[in-house]
Amino acid sequence: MRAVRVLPDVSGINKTFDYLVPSRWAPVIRVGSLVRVDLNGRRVAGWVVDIDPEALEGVALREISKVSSAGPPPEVVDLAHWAAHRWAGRPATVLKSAMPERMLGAYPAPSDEPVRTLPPASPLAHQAFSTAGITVLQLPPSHDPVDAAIAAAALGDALIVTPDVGQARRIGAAVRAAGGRIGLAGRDFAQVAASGSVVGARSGVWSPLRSVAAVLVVDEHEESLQEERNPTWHARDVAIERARRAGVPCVLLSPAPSLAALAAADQVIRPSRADERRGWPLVRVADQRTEEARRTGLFSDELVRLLRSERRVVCILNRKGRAPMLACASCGELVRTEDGERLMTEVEVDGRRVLQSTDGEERPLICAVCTGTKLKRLRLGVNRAAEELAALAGEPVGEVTAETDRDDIDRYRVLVGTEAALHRIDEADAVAFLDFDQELLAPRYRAGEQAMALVVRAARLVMRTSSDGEVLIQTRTPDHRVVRAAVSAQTDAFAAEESEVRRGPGFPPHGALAELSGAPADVFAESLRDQSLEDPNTHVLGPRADGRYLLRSASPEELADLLATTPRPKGRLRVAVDPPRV
DNA sequence: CGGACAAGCTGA
DNA sequence: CAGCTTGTCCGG
Repeated sequence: MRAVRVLPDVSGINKTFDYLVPSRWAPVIRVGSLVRVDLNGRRVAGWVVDIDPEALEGVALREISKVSSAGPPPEVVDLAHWAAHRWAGRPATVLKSAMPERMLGAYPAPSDEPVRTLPPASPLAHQAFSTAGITVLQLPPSHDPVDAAIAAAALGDALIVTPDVGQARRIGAAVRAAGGRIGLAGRDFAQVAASGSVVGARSGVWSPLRSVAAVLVVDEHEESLQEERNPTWHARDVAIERARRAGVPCVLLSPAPSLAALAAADQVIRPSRADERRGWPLVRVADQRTEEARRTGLFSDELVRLLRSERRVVCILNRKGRAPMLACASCGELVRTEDGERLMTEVEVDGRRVLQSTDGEERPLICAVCTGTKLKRLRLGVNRAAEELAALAGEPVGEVTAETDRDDIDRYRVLVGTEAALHRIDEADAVAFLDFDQELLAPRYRAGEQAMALVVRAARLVMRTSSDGEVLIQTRTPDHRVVRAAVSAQTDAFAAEESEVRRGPGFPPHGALAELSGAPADVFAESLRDQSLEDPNTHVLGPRADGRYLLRSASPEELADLLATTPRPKGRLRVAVDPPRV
C-alpha cells in the first residue's frame, strides 16, 4: 500500500502525519488532494503534501478514511508553503485559498487542445510579454487591460489576476470573445486544471494551471490584491514568485505602479508622454488655503461650478467622525509634522496643550509656516456635507453607503459618499475629493500610494462614459507629490519621491515590516531583539500606545527567516507581515 | 486543536 | 490523599 504525508487542517497543529492509502483511493490521490484522516481520536481534514515519503521508524500507520476532493497541483502546494513562510502564517490557511469552490471528485484528464491564435496585441503589451522576467507595464487609466490579457493568453495558458471578480468576469468574457480558452478562477477549477488560461481575483493566483505560459497582474497597485486576514499574502508577490518558478514572463499592469512592483521589476515599459497624457482625465486642484476658500468653507468655486452644471458629480468624503484636522487661522496651512508627511493633533501632555503626531513628534501650538498661534479645527462629516451640497446644487443629493441600492444611485445627479462610492457607481462626469488631505496625510506609511490609487479609480470612473470627464481635488497641500502626479498625468516622479521618503525609516521597498500584536507580543518582541542583536538592519520598534510592536528587517526573506526561527510564546500572538495599514 | 496525563494546590 | 486546577505534551 502506498503512503502519504498529510498536513491536517487543524489550527494549532503545524506538523505532518503519515497514512496509508487503501487501494480504492490510490487512483485519485495526488499531492494537493484533500483527505479525511483519524488523528488522535478525531476525524479531521488535511492535505496530501507528499506521496510515499521516507518511511518513519516505529510508527504504525493508519489508513486515510477518504479522499474528499481534488486540490491544487504540487507546484501550487509548494508555492503555498513558500507564501506561508514569506508571510509568517500557516500553510493550511494558504492552501484553503487554493481549493476549488466546491469539492471536486477527481482531476479531469489533461486536454491537449492546441493553443489558438488570438488577435495581435498592442505593441506595448506585446513587448511586455516578449521576455521572461518581471515587467512593469505602466499604462494610463483609460487603457483597457483586455489588451494585455489577450497578449498573455496568446502565449499559452495564462494566469491573470485582477483586483475584483467583476473585472475578472469582464476580462474573461473579452478574451473568450477573441477566441481564447479561459476559465474563471474558483468556479471553473476543473476546466482550468485540464487546460486553458484563467482569470480571477486575488485567490485566482492559486489556480491549478498545469503549466503557466505567462502571468499578468491587472492593477497591481490595488490593495484588494492583498489578503486582509493572516497570513496577509499579496497576490502580486505570489504571482511574481509563480512566474519566476515557471520561468515565464510576469507583467504587472498599472497606471501608477506600486513601489513594490517597481523594486521587483526587470524592466518598466511606459507609453510616450503624449499617450500617457491622453489616457488621463483633466485633474484640477482647488487650493483650500486661500483666503477666499477659507471664507466659503468646504466648497471651492470649482466645486460650485460642477454642482451647478448639468453634469453627474460624485463627491468623495472619507468616513464620518474622523479626528479633526488643524489648520492655521492666518495662513490656512495644515498642521503637519516637520517632514510634512503626517497630520498633527492637539493633545494634553503634563497639563500643557501641545501638537502631536501618531509617531510621537511634538511641538507647541504654533503654525510651522507663519508662526501663527491661532489654530482652527476643520471638522466635517458626510451628513453635513450632503446638506450643504444640496443647497449649492439646488437639488437633492444622494448619499452612497453600503446599503444604497442601484436605483437610489441612479435617481440622483449629485452623490456623496466615502471612497467605497468609487466602486459602487458606474457612471460619472466628475469626481470631487472634498477633503483629500485626510488621505494624503493619514498616519500610514502607504498613505501616498493609497491616495494615488483613489485618484486612479476616480480617473477611470470619469473616463468610462464621458470624453471630457474631470477630477477635482480639494486640498491644503497642493504641492504634495500625489497631487502633482495627478495634475500632470505623470506618475513616475511620484514613485521616485515616495521611495525617497521611505528610504530614511527603511520602510518597504527599502526593507520589510511586520506588526506584532496580542498579549504575548512583549515576550516575542524581546526574543526577536535577542535573536537580532548583531544584525544592524533588524530593529524591533515599540511598544506603541496600543501595545503593538513593529519589526523591521532588510528584506522580506530575512524578516521571514527571523520570524520562523524565533520561538513563539504561548497565547494569541498576531504577526502581520507587510500589513497595509501601518 | 483537544485529549491524556502529570504535577501542583487545597481541605479534611 | 481524593478531587480539583493548571500546565505540557502529542497525535501517524
